[in-house]
Amino acid sequence: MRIGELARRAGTTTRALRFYETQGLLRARRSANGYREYEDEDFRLVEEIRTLQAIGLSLEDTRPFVECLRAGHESGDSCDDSIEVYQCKLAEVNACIDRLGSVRATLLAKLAAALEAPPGPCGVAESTAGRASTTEES
Amino acid sequence: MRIGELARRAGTTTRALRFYETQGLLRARRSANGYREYEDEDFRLVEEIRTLQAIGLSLEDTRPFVECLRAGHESGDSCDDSIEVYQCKLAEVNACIDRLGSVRATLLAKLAAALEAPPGPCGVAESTAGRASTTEES
DNA sequence: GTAGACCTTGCCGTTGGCGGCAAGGCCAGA
DNA sequence: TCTGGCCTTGCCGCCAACGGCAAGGTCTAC
Repeated sequence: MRIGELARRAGTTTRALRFYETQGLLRARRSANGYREYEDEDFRLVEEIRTLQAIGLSLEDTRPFVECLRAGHESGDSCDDSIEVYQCKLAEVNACIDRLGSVRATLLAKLAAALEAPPGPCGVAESTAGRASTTEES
Repeated sequence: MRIGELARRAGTTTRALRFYETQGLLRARRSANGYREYEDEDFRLVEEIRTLQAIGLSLEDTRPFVECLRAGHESGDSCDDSIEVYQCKLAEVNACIDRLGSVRATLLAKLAAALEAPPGPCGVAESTAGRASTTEES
C-alpha cells in the first residue's frame, strides 16, 4: 500500500509517516515511480508507535518497541529495552504526579488565601461579601 | 538599580529580564546612557513572576498578577483576573493528574503483561525465571 | 590609555512532532 | 487532452522561555 492509505488506516497523516521515516522508525521500499510502498507489517509498526504515543511516550521512546517488532517478536514490549522504557516512563509519571500534587496544594492554598484577603488596594479589609463560593476542594 | 543587579537579586538572568520586557511584563526607565534603570517595585514584580513560574504558571499566566501589583495592590493575587488564573490552572492541574493516573495504570498493566509473557520470538512460553522482580506497585 | 566589567540591540538556536506550502512528477478516468 | 488526486522533496513555521553570540557603547580603576 502507499503512504496515503497507510496514513488513513493508521489514523494519522502522511507527514507524520514521512517524519517517522526521517527518524529511522519506518522504512519503505520504493516502487518504480519513486512512491513509498508499505507492507502490513509497517501498519503494525505505526499502530504500535501511535499507541505508545497516546500513553505519553516520546517518539524516541518508541524506538525499542519498533525494533523489537522488527526483530520478529509478537509484541513490541517483548524485549528488555522496551521493558526498561516502561519502567523509566513509569518513574517519570510517578514523579510528575507527585510534583503536580504539591503544585495543586500550593495553588489551593494561594487561592484560599487570596479569597480570604480583601481585594482592596492596601490589604485593608473592605466589603467582600459573596466571593468565597467558587473555591474548589477534593 | 541596573539590569545586572536586578537579575542577581531576583536569582535570574539579564536575558530573562529583557525577555519579560519584550513581553510587556516589565518596564524600565532609561538613564542617560541608555541603560535600563529599575526600582524596588520592579524587583517585586520579578519576584512575583518567578514565584508563579515555579508553581507552573506560564509567563502569560503571570500577566494579571503583575498588572495587579502595578495597580497598587499589596499582593498580585488581589484581583479577580489573578483568581481566575488560579482556578483555571487548578482545573488544568487536576485534569493532568487524572490523565497521568490513567497513564500510570496503563503502564503498570502493560509492564505486568510484558513481564508475564515470555521474551520468545513468537509469544511461546520459554524459560523466563527471575524476571518479575522489578515490577513497581503503589 | 587600556583592561575589564558592565550595558545595548539583534539575530539565530534550542526541543518535539509535526503542519503548511511550493514546485513538480505520476497516473487514472472522461 | 485535461482534470483531479495522488505522490515526491525541501524548506520554513510553530509553541515557550529563554541561551549564545556578535558587534558595539559606557564607565571605572589603575
